[in-house]
Amino acid sequence: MGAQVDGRPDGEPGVPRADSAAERPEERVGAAAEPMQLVHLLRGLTVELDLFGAEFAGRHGLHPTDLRALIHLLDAARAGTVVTPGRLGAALRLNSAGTTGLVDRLERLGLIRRERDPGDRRKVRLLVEDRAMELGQDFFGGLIGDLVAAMGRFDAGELATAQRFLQSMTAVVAAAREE
Amino acid sequence: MGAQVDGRPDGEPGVPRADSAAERPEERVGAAAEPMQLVHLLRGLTVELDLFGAEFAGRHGLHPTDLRALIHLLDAARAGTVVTPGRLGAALRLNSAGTTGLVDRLERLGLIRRERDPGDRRKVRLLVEDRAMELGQDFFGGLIGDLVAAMGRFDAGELATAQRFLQSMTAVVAAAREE
DNA sequence: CCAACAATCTCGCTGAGCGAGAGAATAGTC
DNA sequence: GACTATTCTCTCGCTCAGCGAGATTGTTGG
Repeated sequence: MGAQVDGRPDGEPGVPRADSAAERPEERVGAAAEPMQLVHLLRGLTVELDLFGAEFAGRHGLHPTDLRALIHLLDAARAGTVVTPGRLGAALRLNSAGTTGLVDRLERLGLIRRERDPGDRRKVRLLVEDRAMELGQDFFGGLIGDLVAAMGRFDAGELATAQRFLQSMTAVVAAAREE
Repeated sequence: MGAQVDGRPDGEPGVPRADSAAERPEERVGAAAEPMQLVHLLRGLTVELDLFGAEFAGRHGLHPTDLRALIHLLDAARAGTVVTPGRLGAALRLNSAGTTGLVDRLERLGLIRRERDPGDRRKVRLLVEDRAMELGQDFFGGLIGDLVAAMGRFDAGELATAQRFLQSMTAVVAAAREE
């Protein structure tokens, strides 16, 4: 689904193409990576990943928000950081009422457990249950295996380039969100 | 999902990683980009793009679904294909009731217009208003400009590699959704 | 001890999206 | 031609995620 992103007549970003070489498709056969094509590819990829997540969530009786929360919780668990409802809500851009609802839901599903923080008893720690780990494994496991396998068809230099590219794009999007 | 750019969502359950060595500006030579790092980069990028979209939507009184619908409609408009409520709903995975609600909303916002299909009078054509184009431009315009500018720091060969990489990853995710 | 602040939760509400099904138009069959 | 099946959209009633406002409980600094 979806390929084009801008509502314009023809793939013109709102900016003069600063890019020189990549613009002449006729030269360099096979290496004609149009910037706009790449933009659309990026978007297409995120759409696919989004849909993948949404479908997984639906299959397991979760809402998209629940899945995002699960991801956040698993990340934090691996990093060894403590997650409280406040932090979780901030990460997902929910207000406190919505966050309480979310946490209730996850607890009811047996994915997490609430535990009062002994140090500051206003706080609540969200502890991930094994069941959540398994769910995360189900979700990512297969896909990650496939992704990594597909990466095997690129050599080290190419992967390094891809990495730099993705880092660069991520930074741009993150920066754009700041304003 | 590491809402905050800092918070490095790191790692997947049960997958080993060996970070450190992952630092390498110039490619070639042994140092391979860690596949897992790339997986996380991909995920991080989609998270950023998602948040970017959600924040834009909120700022304009739209719901995430509305924005997705808008993108789909603009894509179709550019491609010259006709969009009906049925097609739109299928693309966004909404049932017919939800789709009607969505279309009502978009119409109320002045972004689209309903028009009976003269050929098959059961169908309704969704026509994009100029206002929607402008909104799309607002949304993507700046970001696309920034992305393209950032791509200017890569040479043609690198962009070609990035393109192949993204195509490959997209194919994997799309395939995973099939099962 | 008493404000001021912080973290979470409760209450009431709005509205997106669902299931079921009602119309309305078309396509196929006798 | 009527008769049934199918397709497309919309209506109705409902559930529940998430919001705003504020209550509750815990902490901290004067």
